[in-house]
Formats: sequence, structure tokens, C-alpha cells
Amino acid sequence: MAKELKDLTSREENYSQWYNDLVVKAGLAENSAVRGCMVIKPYGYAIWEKMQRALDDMFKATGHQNAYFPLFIPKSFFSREADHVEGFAKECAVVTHYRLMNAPDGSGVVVDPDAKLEEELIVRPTSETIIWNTYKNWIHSYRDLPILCNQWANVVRWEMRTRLFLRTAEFLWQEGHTAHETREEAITEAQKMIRVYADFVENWMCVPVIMGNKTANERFAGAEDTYTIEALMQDGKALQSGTSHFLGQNFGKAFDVQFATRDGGMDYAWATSWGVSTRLMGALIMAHSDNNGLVLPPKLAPIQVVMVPIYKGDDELKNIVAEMEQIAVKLRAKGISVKIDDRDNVRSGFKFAEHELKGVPVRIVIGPRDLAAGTVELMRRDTLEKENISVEGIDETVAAMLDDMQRSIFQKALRFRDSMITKVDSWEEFKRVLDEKGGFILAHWDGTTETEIAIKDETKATIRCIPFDAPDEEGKCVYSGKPSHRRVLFARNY
RNA sequence: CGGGGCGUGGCGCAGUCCGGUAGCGCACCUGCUUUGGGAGCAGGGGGCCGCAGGUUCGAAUCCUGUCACCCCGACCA
Repeated sequence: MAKELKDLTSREENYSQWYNDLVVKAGLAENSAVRGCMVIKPYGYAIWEKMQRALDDMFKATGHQNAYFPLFIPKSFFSREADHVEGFAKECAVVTHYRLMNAPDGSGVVVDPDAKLEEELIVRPTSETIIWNTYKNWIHSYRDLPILCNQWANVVRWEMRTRLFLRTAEFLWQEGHTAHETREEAITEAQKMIRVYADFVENWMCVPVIMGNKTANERFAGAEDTYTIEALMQDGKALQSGTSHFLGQNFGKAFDVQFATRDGGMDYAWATSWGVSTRLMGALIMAHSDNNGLVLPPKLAPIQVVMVPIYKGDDELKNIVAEMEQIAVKLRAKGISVKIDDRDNVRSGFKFAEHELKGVPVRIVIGPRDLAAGTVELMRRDTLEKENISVEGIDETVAAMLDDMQRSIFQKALRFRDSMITKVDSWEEFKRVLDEKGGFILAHWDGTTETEIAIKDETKATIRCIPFDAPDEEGKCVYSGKPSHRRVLFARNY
């Protein structure tokens, strides 16, 4: 391991650089040999697995089942829904051949020109088309509905510029795809799932979010309505953290998914889709980290408690580790994951720094003085506060501390987020707040795409959402001065 | 696809202008001393200098070509 871990520069100077360094140094992920693609390292993947498990439980609890659909999608499927192809065409990886051969001149391996595919295959950027092509065979009657499927998969979007976790050419996600009998039922489903996401992000990741509708301009390609959760990062930029779409009958019609209705007629199925991705890892990192490294919510930390011995000589080490093992048994009995760091090739100070960098929530240090006194030193990662406590009842103390941290990390993020929401009523103020403070801006908007785009062109700020809880309020558009009936949420974003 | 930058042990870099046969820090290995906040000393291993040509007695260095990657735009969330 490296002393180079030491220099996490101040976050204010260059937040992007700082973020990238942190992701790499904390051992979460790194760039791969493949352009724009990411290697998720074991520690990062362990966090992702915890997220997956929690989300999967929530999906099951809301009646969904997992399934799996193909990686490749015939090109023609994309032509079925005009908006959809428009939205994804520019970033698709295309498979054109199915065989390699040795180059005739011996220079290596080349694509066999005789092995050209009749129809090109697209590596899925999202799976609506292949799934609805399949649903056509599954749905004949209203009795077949609803269909509530989710798949855990990888997708590819050939982005020009990538950033670890936030935007990679290939990413891991889940995508739910449901089919319903009525418009109302589908809308209810889409709204239910955005609430599931908000629940997960707030209660597991400790990241507060604002739920709302996307504007027509920011809507998913092929959707009638898109719901989003928007989080705020510590540099004042917003991050779209999850979306849920009401797709109307667009895909039902595009793939001719008709069913016999209760009253003897025929109708097209109503659709939703919803997804969250490894981008959530980026949100987790950028929402809580400090200059010492990651701060992980206890519920998502692969290791919740690390124990570091302070010792001279093998005998002392042996005694301390024996004590630690007894404590570990008690902690594990409470479902707490524990690691005893008894490495003898690095010093304790190095271990402290390393575990802080990796965001381990609680550290227990035991040295000869503690051993004699029956105490330990306890430190919590979020506040870096240390206290000396008795070994008696340590399992209760640590369990309570982990619970408290889960709440406290969220509260801290919430206070920051709330302090970064500014109500703005003039164009001058809008630009000034955006440049000097950042964060979310609540302002009136005249509801037109022209104004939305003009604002984006001038300031790079976009409408993140029209919050569900935005109260009715008469006002004038901050840009055009035309009448508006509620405030919408603006921000610069990732 | 425009504009800029870079390619040298695992990582980060110096050396390139002005050619002389490769160096520094970290990491790694061995030993001793250390251990309550990122250890010290000593010794050691590892690089056809992105690739291909050319100039030259001699090329990391000069010339030509080529391939990567990074940053800023455009694209995208």
C-alpha cells in the first residue's frame, strides 16, 4: 500500500480531480484498458453488492420478479419507436461480424469479411425494445397482466467523455419493465418505484433527494412522463440518481402488444420502466466524503468495524488479538461485520489512515494500556471523534453508534442540501447564485422548452425536476417574465 | 471531428532544446531497529525509453510515419 494515499488534496481546488483520486486510492475502481470502461475492484463491488441486495429486497417486496433478457438487440427493433431511436442512436455499440480469422499476410487476427451479419446487433443501451418484443408473446389477455419484471444487467452507451461511476461506457444497473392493463395502474407503478428509489437512497445511502417530474425536454426517449430523484453533491452540482418512466402505450403499440380486455375489446398494454445504476456509487462518494477519504453509511459498509492493535513484540500482539477476537464474537452476534487488522508489515498510523480512506465506520484501537485497564479507544468515521470506553457492553455501544451514524450522516447531508436550495426571483440573481453559490435554485419558469433551452445555453443550468411537493404559487418566469404557477428546480449537474 | 498535452521499471516523474548507452521518489525484496496517527537505516531486484522506419561511429534525445491515452469543446446523464 502507498503513502501516496496521503495527499487527497483539498476538495475545493479541483473537485473532479479529487473525486477521481479518491475512487482510485480508496480501491473502489479504476480505468480499464478498454476506452471509457471501468474496472470495479473488490472493495467497490462489495459496496455495490450491498446496494443490490437492499434494492432487490425492495423490488421483491413490491411484487417484482427478476428475469434476464439478451445483451444483443436486432437493429430493426430500434426503428419501432421513433423517439427512442432518436434518443439512443448516437451512442450505440454495433456488432457487425461474428468471426475472426488469421490475416492472410500473417500480421495477426482480422475480422473475417465473409462473416458479416445479415442484420447488425446493437449492444443494449437499455432493454425496452427487446423486452417488449418478448412481452408480445407473454400478453394476450388482461388476465396476463400486470407483468412486473426486473433485470440486473450491464448496458453500453458509447459516451464521448467518461468519469468513473458517474458516466462509463459500460455500466451495471437494474432495469424494471412492467406491463399494465390501464393507464392509471401504470402511472401508479412508475410513481411507486420512484418512491422506492427515494426510500433506498435516503435510508441506505443517507443521501437526501428531491423527487419530481422531468420536463418534456429532459424526459426519457420514448416516455410520456419521467419521474426522477435528484441529489446534491458537495461541490454544489446535482446528480440525477434514479428515474422511473411512464411509457404510455408507446412500446405496446410499437411492438404490437395487444390484449383482450375485460369488456371483450382489444387494447395495447401500458408500460413503465425504471432503473438505477452504479452511478449511485458516485452519489455515495460525492455526498459524504471528506478530506480523509470515504465516509460510508454503516448499512452499506463492507466492513463496519475495524480493530487495530497497538503493540510491541509478538507476545503483546498475541494477547491483544486474543482480546479482539472475543470482542469480535460479540459484535458478530449482533450482525456487525468486523475485521481485525493484525498486519505486522504496516504500522498502526498507516492502518488508521487507510481505514479512514476506505470509510470504515467504526475503529476500535487496543493497546497495552487498554488491555491493563479493560478499555478500548472507539472512533467514528463521520465525525472522527474518539472516546475511551469500557469493554463491558461494547457490543451494545457499537451497535448504537452504528445506528446513530446512519441517521447522523443523513442529517448532515440534509442540512447541507437544504442550505443549498435558494429561491430566486430575478434573472440577475439566478446567474449570481449559480456562479457564487451553486446548488439548487427554485425559480419560476414559463413552462416552455424554448425558455428552458435558452437558460441552459446561457448558464449550463437545467431544470432538474418539477418537484412533486412544489406548492401552487403565482409568479413570473425568471427568464421570460411570463406567468408561472409554481417554482421548478434548477441546477448545474453531472 | 476541431484545439492543446503526453507516452521512460508496478505507480508518479526527470532526462529530450544542446545525441555518448538511463535516473529520482513511492511501491517491492532482505536484514536490523521501531510500533498510542501515514517509521528509520543499510543492502537488493526490476526498464528492447509507445511502435515502425530513417540520419549517425553512436538515438530516450534529431527526422518521418504511425498508434495509444489525457484535457478543453461538440455529444451525453
